[in-house]
Amino acid sequence: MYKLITTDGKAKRATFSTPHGTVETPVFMNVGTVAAIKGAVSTGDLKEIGCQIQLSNTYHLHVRPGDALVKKLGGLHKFMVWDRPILTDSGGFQVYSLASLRKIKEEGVTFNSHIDGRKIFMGPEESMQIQSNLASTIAMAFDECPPALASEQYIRPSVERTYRWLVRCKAEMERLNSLPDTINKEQMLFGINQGGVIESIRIEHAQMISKLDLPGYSIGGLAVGESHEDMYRILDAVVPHLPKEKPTYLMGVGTPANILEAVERGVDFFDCVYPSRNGRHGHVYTNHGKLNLFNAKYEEDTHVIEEGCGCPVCRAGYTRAYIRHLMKAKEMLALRFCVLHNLYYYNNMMAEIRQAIEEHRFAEYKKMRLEGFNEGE
RNA sequence: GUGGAUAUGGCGCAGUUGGCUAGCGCGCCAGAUUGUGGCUCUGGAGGCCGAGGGUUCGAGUCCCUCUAUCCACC
Repeated sequence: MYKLITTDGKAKRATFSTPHGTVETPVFMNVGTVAAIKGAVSTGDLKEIGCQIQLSNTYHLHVRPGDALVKKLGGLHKFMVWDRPILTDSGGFQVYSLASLRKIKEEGVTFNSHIDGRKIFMGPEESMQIQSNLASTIAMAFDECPPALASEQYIRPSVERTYRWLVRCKAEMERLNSLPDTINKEQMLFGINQGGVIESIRIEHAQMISKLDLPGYSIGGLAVGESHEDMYRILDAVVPHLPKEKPTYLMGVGTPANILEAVERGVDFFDCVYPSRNGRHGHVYTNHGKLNLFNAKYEEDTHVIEEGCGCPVCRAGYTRAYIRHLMKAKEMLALRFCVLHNLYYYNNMMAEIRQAIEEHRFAEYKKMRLEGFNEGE
């Protein structure tokens, strides 16, 4: 259940309670696509750095190790030793990201597995069945995420189909939740708004899906190549048309600046590969911009990534020079350090955002943060 | 000491019967990355082609001398 604590402008401070515990929002969900946070980060590490909820992926887990196996082993929570909420993405994004390997029809999508090339069919029912087997806390609707540059002629029928798929997802989930051998009989379904960067389609679709009375709604199809201006314009347009008494989740976003802008527009949930992927590439976040630890200028830099940072890496005193060396030497430890720091950075920023909203000084906080990012180092 | 082979950016190599600003991989220096393939992509810097002489309109490519390294045999 979503419970609003307070607002500051359009920014919302709330809690979202689930069978796996309560999430304080706005929140960043750490991305663990294959039931693993890439970079040798354990679920124990996640707790240490303040992660409240994490995300895994339907398509990827279906391909390997297989959702039937995960179910047999007691579900995702037991499998990866994580007792807090898990949100599973539906596989809809893979309709977009694995575009070269798939074919879309009304019934669903046929993929060629990126692992071994074998043919996989996934439609709304299959996606719900897989997510039910995984027994995640929140299941995402199976949607199509059209490319940013798609034309209105492409987007309109795509969005209409995504709506029909959502209706099918809801019916299938209700059926699955009532089966005796379902692990998580309280699994929740979040709907996904689409419509590219066309405001009228976005709003119309938001109004339609809102009527389905789902426990949460997300905004998909952004941060797929459009400009930041387009992203913020669509958020301005569509967030007011999603239920205020439900959480709003902006999928796949984004940079710290993106998140601040979206929180200001009323978004509660975020996820993004940036902190982990950038960490793996030696890019680390600070309050004064992003650092690329591969850069030669850090060769003799004996500072920690950021003075005063509470992450395990900075607290232990590992220097930029040392982490740069580990990066250059392709040591796993380097990835781990950078990913841990970045995940802490994101989760910590969300905690600061929540506090700022509670104290009704979010605008001031956001301004301070954005100015810091622009300073660089 | 004798015979053979090789010398091209930091390293490993391509360079066609001599032909226009000498390429490639790795490394190096930067940049991209938004519901994740630790991948990938995009730029950039860096070479008097071992040294000296010769043939030629023109030599990294051919000839001579020297030097260095490697391999065989003494």
